[in-house]
Amino acid sequence: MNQIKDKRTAILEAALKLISENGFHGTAMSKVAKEAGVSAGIIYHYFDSKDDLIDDLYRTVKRKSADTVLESYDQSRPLRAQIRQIWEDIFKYCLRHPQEVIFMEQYSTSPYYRAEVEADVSQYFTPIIACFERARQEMIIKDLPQSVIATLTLNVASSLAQKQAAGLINLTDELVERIIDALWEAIRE
Amino acid sequence: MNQIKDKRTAILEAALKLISENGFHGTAMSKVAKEAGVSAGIIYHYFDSKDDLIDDLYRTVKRKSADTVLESYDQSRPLRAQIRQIWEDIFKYCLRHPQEVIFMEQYSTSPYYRAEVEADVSQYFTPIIACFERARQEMIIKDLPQSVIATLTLNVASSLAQKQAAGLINLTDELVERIIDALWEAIRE
DNA sequence: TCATATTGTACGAACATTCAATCAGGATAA
DNA sequence: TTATCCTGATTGAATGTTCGTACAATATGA
Repeated sequence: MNQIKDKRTAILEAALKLISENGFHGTAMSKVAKEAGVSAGIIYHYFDSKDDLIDDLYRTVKRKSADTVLESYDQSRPLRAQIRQIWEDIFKYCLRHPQEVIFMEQYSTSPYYRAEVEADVSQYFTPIIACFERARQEMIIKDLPQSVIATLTLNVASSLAQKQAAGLINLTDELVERIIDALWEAIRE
Repeated sequence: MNQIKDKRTAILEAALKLISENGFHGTAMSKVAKEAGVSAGIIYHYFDSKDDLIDDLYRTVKRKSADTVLESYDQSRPLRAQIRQIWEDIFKYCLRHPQEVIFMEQYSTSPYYRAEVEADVSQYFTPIIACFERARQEMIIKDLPQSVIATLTLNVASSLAQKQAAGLINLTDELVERIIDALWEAIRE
């Protein structure tokens, strides 16, 4: 039972590493097996197909990122502090997990993308969306569509994290703070 | 001579359409040929390889997008108006050319990405970068790194355009104006 | 002894690329 | 004008490789 978990996890981790480095096309199942230290055939014991493996990986990565951000989410604080905390955690997560960021970005612009899967995983972020919705209702932030708010949070953070990973920028804690200040100015009412 | 241009262009256009719809992996050279109405072999008369074709397509698309934005760029206007005009044009371009946006996004997170190519094409946008740099020096906008400013312009616009193309949002002219207002609040000093 | 886990090989499909053969049409010579 | 030649354009089948997946065989452990 523990073996199952370990080997399955090893396969997912190997896939994440290789896909983030070489893309979907550049990542053969045989290479995933080699990286994970298992035989080629065993992958099909745990996953139906390459599509299924990638679906699972996407759900897993999204789940983990949501859990990390929600871990320090404290609904009792003032809304403005909640939003800033969410942003900080998203930035922190993206900067610490470049492989995940690159993979998620690749997934969402690839043929592996399935709206059904996206609909599922977006539910992980329900509390965050609810937080912004509350702020909107209380007229603390501008009356902009959720997707615009999401772009200014998730997409900006992941774009910057990718640039950091590529060495195009050096995102210090202080700079991240200033970016969050700027984003707050953007959405505050 | 004219034939050469036409067939080459047809191949590039076919590649753009198919790659934006099916990704790099899902786009076989034979399919590009079929879509372009030419034989499979002729592609190698105009391009060295699939890599070379994709490089060329990326440069072409970037060039076109830069030209479109720079067309209505008027250096004599006040800096704030210049920046708003640039944003408007970028949004307009992204919303009108979803295939190009999706392709560019895919390219930059794919194994086809080459820093050397990116360095080349980024020069097309020199006047735009200079505009923001001037605004920064005159302390009209915040003292943030170029890459952060770029993220808040190009990346936000292209992310939103992708969501629009996917039907997740309806970006009316009025909404785009409000987003630009918000972005301006983010970067203004 | 039986179910599950694991291996490594093998198969068929898809793919990028090559190439010998053909075509088109302009230049040249008679 | 007509015939000949030549060069680049174009074709489509062939090639060699890679890949996803299936599977028969073996190991493991309860």
